[in-house]
Amino acid sequence: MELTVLLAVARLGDDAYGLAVRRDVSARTGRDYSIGAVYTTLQRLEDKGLVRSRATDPLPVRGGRSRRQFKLTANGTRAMREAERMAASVWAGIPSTIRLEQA
Amino acid sequence: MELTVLLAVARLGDDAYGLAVRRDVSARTGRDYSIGAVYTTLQRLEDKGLVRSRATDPLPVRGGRSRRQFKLTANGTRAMREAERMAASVWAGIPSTIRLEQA
DNA sequence: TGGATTTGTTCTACAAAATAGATACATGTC
DNA sequence: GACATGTATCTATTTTGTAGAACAAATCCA
Repeated sequence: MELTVLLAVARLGDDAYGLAVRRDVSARTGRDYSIGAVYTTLQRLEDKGLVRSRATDPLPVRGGRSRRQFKLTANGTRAMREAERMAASVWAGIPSTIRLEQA
Repeated sequence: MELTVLLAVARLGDDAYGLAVRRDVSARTGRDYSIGAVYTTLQRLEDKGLVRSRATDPLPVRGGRSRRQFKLTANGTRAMREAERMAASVWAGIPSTIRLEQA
C-alpha cells in the first residue's frame, strides 16, 4: 500500500492530493480503498520523510476548498528506486506468468 | 513479504523448506529476516491455501531432521499471476529509475 | 441569507501482516 | 551420554492496512 500510494504521488505530479490519489490507486489496483486508508498511508509516508505536503489555495469552484498537495522528497525518489531494484530481484527467475497465460 | 516468500517457494521447487526460503529471501532482498518471520509467513500462505506442505523423510546427515517442504497450489499460482498484473498496473507510467540511474 | 450540496481533510478504532527471538526437536559425532 | 547442527514451532510485539464517521470550507440557489 505504501508503495502503491508513493507511486501514485509520483505519477500525479501537481495533482497529487488525497482524493486524486485515492482514485488513482483504486483504479489501478481494481479495488476500492476508503479515503481513510489513503490519508493514513500518506501521513505515514510523510512521517518517514518520503513525501511532503503543502496546502494549496482554494479553487473557485463548488466545494473547492484548499487541497493538501503531496510531493516526493529526495528520499521518496530513492525509496522508489530501491523498491524497483527489490522487485526485480524478487521476481528474477520466475517465468512471466502473464506471458504463459496468453500463450 | 507474502509475495516474496511465495515467489521463493515457486523458484526453489523441491528445495522449498523453511531455512532455504529464508536464505533465498534474505539474499534477494538484501536484508536479514529472522527464521520466525519466514515461518509465520509460510504458515499464513498455507492457511490461505496458496501453498501446501508435507514432511519429508529425515535425511541421514547430522541435524537431518524431517523438513517441511512447501509447494504452490493452483491458487498460489493464480495469486502469483494476479500479483504480476497488479505490479504492472501500479508501476505503469513510472519511468524506470533503474535505467535512468545507469544512464 | 442561510440551508443544501460538493469537495476535501482529520480523527478514532480495529484487523491483519511483519518481525524477532526463545524454545523445542531429531539426528549424527565424539 | 553430552554436544553440535539443522530444523521447526511458539509467543509476543510493532508496523501496516483498512474503514468510516466527523469535521471543514467553499459554491449554489430558493
